[in-house]
Amino acid sequence: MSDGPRLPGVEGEDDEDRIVCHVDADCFYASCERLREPELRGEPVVVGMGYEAGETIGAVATASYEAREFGVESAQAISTALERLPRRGAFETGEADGLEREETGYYRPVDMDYYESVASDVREILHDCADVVREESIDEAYLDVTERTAWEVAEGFARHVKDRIRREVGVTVSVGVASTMSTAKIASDFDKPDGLTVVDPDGVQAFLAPLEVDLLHGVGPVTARELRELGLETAGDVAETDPEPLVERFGERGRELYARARGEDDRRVEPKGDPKSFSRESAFAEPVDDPAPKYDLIETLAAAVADRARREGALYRTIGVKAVTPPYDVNTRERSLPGPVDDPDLVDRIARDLFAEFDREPVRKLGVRVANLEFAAADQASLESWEGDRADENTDPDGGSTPESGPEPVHDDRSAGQSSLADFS
DNA sequence: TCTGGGGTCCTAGGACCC
DNA sequence: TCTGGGGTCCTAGGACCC
Repeated sequence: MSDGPRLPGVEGEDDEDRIVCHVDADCFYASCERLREPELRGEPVVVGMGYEAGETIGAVATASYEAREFGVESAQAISTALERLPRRGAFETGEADGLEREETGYYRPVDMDYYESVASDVREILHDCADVVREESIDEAYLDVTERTAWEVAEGFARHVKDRIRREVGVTVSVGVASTMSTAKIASDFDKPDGLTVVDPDGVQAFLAPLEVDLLHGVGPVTARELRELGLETAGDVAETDPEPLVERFGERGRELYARARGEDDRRVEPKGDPKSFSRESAFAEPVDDPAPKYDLIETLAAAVADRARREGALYRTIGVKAVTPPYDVNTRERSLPGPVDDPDLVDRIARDLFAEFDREPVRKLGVRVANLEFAAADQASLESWEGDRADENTDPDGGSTPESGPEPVHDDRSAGQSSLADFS
């Protein structure tokens, strides 16, 4: 089987030997709420964003498994969730008669600061259990545990990680263990919640083959439908098909899809790098025509984004806006500057300017974004990022000559200072 | 599914350069 | 000047993920 050209010496060939854990917290936000409000245990819990208590605009961020029984799902409109699972409060005040207690649930607003604090406790344990940790999101991480365990005892190792998190933090996680990131990810999902699935290297094909295509990472509703139209229902179908039509239809993603379906994945677990963009967005309760409130919102969002970038020590070279118009058309506009800046007023001015073409259209949602980020090395905040991790990423025996090819010395001329604003008002 | 917020990556066309 | 080829950057949109 001669698939794509293999780059000489870039990636190690000993991938079979990796042992990767994917750790995924179960309905994390809901678990956090239960941590500080134990009465919620065993009850349906819905955590939602973007709504004030009593209002119904917004969406479900996380639903506990009990709430899912009622058809509440994440990303669902709060109004839909409330239809399927009324508030417990409505039962207690007798507002909704004929309602059984068991048919109601608890609703809580998102409290990221709190979830972040719980997540950092989990992270501490993960770093204690692995040499390399990639924190994929607030509730999800990959661990390279090759040096910490062996296939024969991998299950016990993973159980130990789970137990520690449960005992020391009080939330449950699901863990998948496999020789690649992509299979480990699928494995952690296989037996949720509180799951543990080990796919040893010999069992990869057999494990993946029966899974429906949309369980593959990177396959959403659109791709799944197209794959089905091609007669490909399961990962096994994809694994056995001729990859060329996939590549023609889906480009690079097609090639990746084919590889993933076969359990092939070259990626090593590496810590995540710096972010690529920051954005803030906000929806109106209903489409707005009047320009004034839109510009007010742009101003608020621009200030928030600029503030975030400054706090993170990032300069940005691109400023963009997003305007969602009915029915649900997403329009984006962006402008790049000659050089990186940290300039809140400029974010505001450019955002307004880019938005102007939509200011008389009905708008349901607005966003402001900065991208092309550069993290100034001189900043005190960035020191710590060089201490952690990265301890030895070249286990490559013949790599030897450049042991510490650290960051580019950031002395590219144009990154040195703020560019003049004269050229783009 | 009548739709929240914060991200990532890929694609495709056009501008521009050599 | 009817017109090659390669590379990079910019912009807009789309799909996807949590």
